[in-house]
Amino acid sequence: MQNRPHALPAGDGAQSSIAARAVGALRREAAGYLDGLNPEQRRAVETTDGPVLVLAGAGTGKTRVLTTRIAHLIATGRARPYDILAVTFTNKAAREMKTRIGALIGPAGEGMPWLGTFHAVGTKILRRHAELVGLKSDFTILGMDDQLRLMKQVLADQNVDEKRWPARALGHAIDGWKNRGLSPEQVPPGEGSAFAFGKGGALYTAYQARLATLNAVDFGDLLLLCLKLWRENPDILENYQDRFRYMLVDEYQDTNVAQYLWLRLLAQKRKNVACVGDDDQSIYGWRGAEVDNILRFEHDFPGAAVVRLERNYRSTGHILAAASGLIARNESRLGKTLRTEDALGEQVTVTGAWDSEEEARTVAESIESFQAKGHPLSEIAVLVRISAQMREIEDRFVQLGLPYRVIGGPRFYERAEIRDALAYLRVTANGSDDLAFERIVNTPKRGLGDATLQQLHGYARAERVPLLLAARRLCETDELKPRVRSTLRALTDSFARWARLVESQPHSEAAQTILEESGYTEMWQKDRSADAAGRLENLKEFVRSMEEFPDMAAFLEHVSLVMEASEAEGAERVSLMTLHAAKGLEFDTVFLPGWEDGLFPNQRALDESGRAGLEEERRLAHVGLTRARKRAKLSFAVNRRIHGLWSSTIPSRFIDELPESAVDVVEAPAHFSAGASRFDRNPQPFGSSYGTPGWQRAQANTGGNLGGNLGGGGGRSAAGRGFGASPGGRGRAGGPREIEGELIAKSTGSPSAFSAGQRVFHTKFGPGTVAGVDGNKLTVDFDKAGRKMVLDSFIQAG
DNA sequence: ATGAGACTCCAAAAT
DNA sequence: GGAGTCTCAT
Repeated sequence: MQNRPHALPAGDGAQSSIAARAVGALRREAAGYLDGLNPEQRRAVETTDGPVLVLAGAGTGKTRVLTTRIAHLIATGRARPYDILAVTFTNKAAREMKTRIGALIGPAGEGMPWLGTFHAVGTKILRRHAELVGLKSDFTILGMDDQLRLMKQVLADQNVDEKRWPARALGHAIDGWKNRGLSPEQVPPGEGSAFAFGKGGALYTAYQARLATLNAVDFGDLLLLCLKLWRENPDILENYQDRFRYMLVDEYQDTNVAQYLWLRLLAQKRKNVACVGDDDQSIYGWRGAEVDNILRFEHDFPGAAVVRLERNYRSTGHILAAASGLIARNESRLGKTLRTEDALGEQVTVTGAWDSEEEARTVAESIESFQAKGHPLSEIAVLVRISAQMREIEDRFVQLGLPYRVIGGPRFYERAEIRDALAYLRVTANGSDDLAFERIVNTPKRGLGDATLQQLHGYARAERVPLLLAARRLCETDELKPRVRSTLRALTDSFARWARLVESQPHSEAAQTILEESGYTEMWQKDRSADAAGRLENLKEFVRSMEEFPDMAAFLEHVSLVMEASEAEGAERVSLMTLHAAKGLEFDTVFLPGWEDGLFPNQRALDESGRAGLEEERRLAHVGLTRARKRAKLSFAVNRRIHGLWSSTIPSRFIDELPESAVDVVEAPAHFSAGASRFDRNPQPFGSSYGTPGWQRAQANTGGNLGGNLGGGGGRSAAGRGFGASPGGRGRAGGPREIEGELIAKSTGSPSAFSAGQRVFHTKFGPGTVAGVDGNKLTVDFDKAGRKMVLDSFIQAG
């Protein structure tokens, strides 16, 4: 079975000597890129045939191995670019691989048609064989929002109380099944009936039926339908098995069962599959990822070569020691020991704060002092466990005028204005896209409300036609009120006109026209709310980005799979993101706030998955620490707002799991005015939380006593700061934060373009009036947010 | 049909 | 603290 035709062109006797020499030269030159690899990396690259598992610890050159391996396969003539299947999880990773391969072997690496995310590759395959799985090749890929709306409809159809069984939960269940590669018939009966009094399975079936009538798929289907296609059509499967002579998988520890099955089907025949991953960085279990996939690799692919990459090129000794010591507590792991030849560097610092506001302040201020010492902001990141932690930190950044960017926030295509714009284009391109139609019939408001929509639905269902067509036909009858009829007719006529427009005009111009004629752009222009300006910007960017695609169809395809915010790169900004979003990134200095039990490790992870959950949280901590090249700064607060209420917290158990020698317990810098405002909202005395062995050591180091000074306040005593003080014991002091902001924030001295009394607009706080000017720092009375101190660069004239 | 204001339940992570 | 929903008045 293992015949490998023409592995090396140079060995082909029929070739002329000139060609042979040229190939030889190519190989000699190409082989140069092997030089910089360490022995393990080299083995990972050169073990080309048969199954290979590369266990690549954090910072050990994983991407380098992957790209070099591809270059190697091509340069040695084992494969041509289109013979190689390389799958990643994110578009970013795919893009990076493409560029790096290009850099290695030049234009030869271009056009690797099968390098992409699982979903992109799946889509490509499905488009070719759509009929075989009951679709038309122009099927639409639904985003989360469409999916949710579909679920709601299904729930309503089946008379399920949406209060008790929310659409989200159904979505979760169905996603879960799809992640495990289960079609509706394959769902274990017990599980299927767990949802909505036994209706779970039926709902899944109904949902799939709805998708089918809409000629649509969701993300899960992109993989699931490939499985179906291959299982039912062995000839097609074999075709792909032959086509993909070599396969590479990035982040193998994140594959779910469906992806595993997908890969196994493809790899079955040739078994040239190289999986690269790190079991210690598996942090997507909740999304269906199976660490087992990587733990079981050698079992699944007997005779697999296993290569461990343990030499870390990123972090200093102390950071690596901290991360290694922590992860060593996990039981389910293959086991690697990262080592570095770097200096020990700075110890990992641990700092306690009285509450989350103080923690945020400390983080922001120490970033500011790093900046003052000449550290570029782009080399500083703040990594949080949950996105709800971001708000307080952002507030602080805004007040200090520290430029920051949030990474992995709401994706560009998930924003309302982009989804609306897309919906217009989707209906224009495909009049049977009911979900898109529904989304925008009454956006902007046209007076086509629920009642009208019900009517449309009724007709559409009875006549089995799409909503747009139903609308058109209903306008011919007198079933509609005159007013409704004329608006509806105007809308359907517009869509007909726009469809012609797309044919006759460059698609981005057509899109621009559609957004204007529909009144959509105008809707935001009229909107006086804080974020309208930003939304118009996004729309502009949206239209602009279309130019990069040959036609509307190509654009819509791209957009349904990827579409990320295109932010100006390289700007001098602090990065703020969740730990999950941080995977794959690195920074000189990394702040890790919120190391408190319950938050991190997250209580829900513990409740739902027990020890496995704890281990995943620990891996997350390990990921966080290993993002840092030179400095890692942990912190925790003993009081934190959760759901708007203050509660006491205790330091994360992970803190005590760090090796003592790698850690330095640091006091938070002293403050003048800590802001009395926080005490009056603190209903819980400290005594309500349990003591932790974890904290005692750190506390001893700060010279505090049990339950007493938690080291956050520097100069102030615990008692003086209201430890155990009764709620509301102190009056609310008006605006100490602003005073503080003034003390801390530096003015550049350059004169501001704004003057007192002027109306201005802030992207976060909305409209306001300038109360005072100090260089480039303004004091502004915001209409909604009150008086704040902000940098004028965040402000526009209003 | 629409908008304002009250009310509920919530936030874990994302292709 | 905030998004989404609900209710009521216009």
